[in-house]
Amino acid sequence: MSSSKVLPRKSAPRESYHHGDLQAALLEAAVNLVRANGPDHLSLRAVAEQVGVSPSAVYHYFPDKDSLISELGDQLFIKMAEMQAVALGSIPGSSARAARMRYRELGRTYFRWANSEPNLFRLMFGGFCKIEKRGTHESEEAFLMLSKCLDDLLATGVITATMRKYGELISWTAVQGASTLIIEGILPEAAFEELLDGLELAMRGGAK
Amino acid sequence: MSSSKVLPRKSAPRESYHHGDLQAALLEAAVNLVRANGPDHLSLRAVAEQVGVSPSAVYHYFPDKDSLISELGDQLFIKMAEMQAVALGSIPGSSARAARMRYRELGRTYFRWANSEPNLFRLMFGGFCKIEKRGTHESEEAFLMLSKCLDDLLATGVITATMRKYGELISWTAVQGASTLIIEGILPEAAFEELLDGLELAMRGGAK
DNA sequence: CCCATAATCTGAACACTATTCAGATACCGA
DNA sequence: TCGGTATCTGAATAGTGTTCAGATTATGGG
Repeated sequence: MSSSKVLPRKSAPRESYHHGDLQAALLEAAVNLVRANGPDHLSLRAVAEQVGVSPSAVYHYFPDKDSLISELGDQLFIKMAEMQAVALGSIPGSSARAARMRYRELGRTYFRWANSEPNLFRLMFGGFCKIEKRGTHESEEAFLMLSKCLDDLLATGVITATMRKYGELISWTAVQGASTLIIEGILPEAAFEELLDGLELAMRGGAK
Repeated sequence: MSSSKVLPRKSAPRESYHHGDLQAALLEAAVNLVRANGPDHLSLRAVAEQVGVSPSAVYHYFPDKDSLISELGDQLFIKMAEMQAVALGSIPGSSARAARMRYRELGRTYFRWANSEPNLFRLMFGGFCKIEKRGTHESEEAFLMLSKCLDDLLATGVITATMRKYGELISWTAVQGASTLIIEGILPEAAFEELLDGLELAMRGGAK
């Protein structure tokens, strides 16, 4: 089953024998197929056909299918970190209010990504890509943004020093878990904003 | 690649033509294969061969491969809920100390399951099983255990009424997220106990 | 400019997969 | 004992990942 939506071929049969930038084209086709059909149900042949190239051509750029998927995962981690950075940049200012908005928006960006592209989120965190260098690197970048955000909250007196210590850990894991539980249909979508309320309250030491 | 460990055949070629309880045998074989090779990389034929039966026999019990996987997911949710119940039952008493131990043990059971069987955890929460009736039912059961646990914490004065309101949401999502992030190698294993410390602190309103 | 060399891609093949279905087999009730 | 039925097999179809010899095209040195 799995409905296996068929995407229209990307472009007419190319004119030149060589493709130009086949690696990038393959990754882009792959991300579209994963988006539509899920990280399982990805077919190498379908990727090749999308690009208009023979299946074996893929093996000049990736040793095997799992490597393509893994590389795709790395790209997604980078894109996600970029979105986080953009979200932070869109809320300047050093007031307590601005710091709180940044905190919430950071979480929302994480969740919005998961919720709008569940299959890509599953690819990232479903054991498909072996995170060894790049993945962890981008994760550390995201971690640092969150740290800075929490520093601001501490500086403006929104959260307590005691809770600051656990800020990254609790925030990150909760947002990650909520994203999973919501896209898998176990928690309702509305649970996310409620979670943000609870997190903020927890961070400020339970005071109103 | 994917190493695709081959498990030894479960039993010698059976004596009787009919199998007895093929459905259960198939699910058991499948869970072992998923455990070893991951939810993707599961082969129907391998499942059938493990049981010593023809590939087509599977289709008398499951309409297709995805249905088998989905059914498997349901079973895992049940087993997980059972483990939670056992964990709770192993710590009786109505003291604050007992209530705190139950809270932590509930989280540890969740994480221990994920960490000891990452591929089964991925199957449960990686979009492989369409959770429609049973899955959500078992999730609600787990939710109720957590609720009771939090009620005890509130009754014994360990946590504040304000935070009690967000207890299930924060605890569940954080434990879920930590499990994912740790088994995917993004957070170190030690992060889990630290998270429990942070959660307890958060629940009690940030007081030491 | 031309040619050799290297990079790139194809075609066909192999072993494997899910899925279907006509038919063989074994059980069970009458 | 017999007929019917649930159960399982065998073979076939279509699609998969992967390999490799060879065809095609780009590139740099004469």
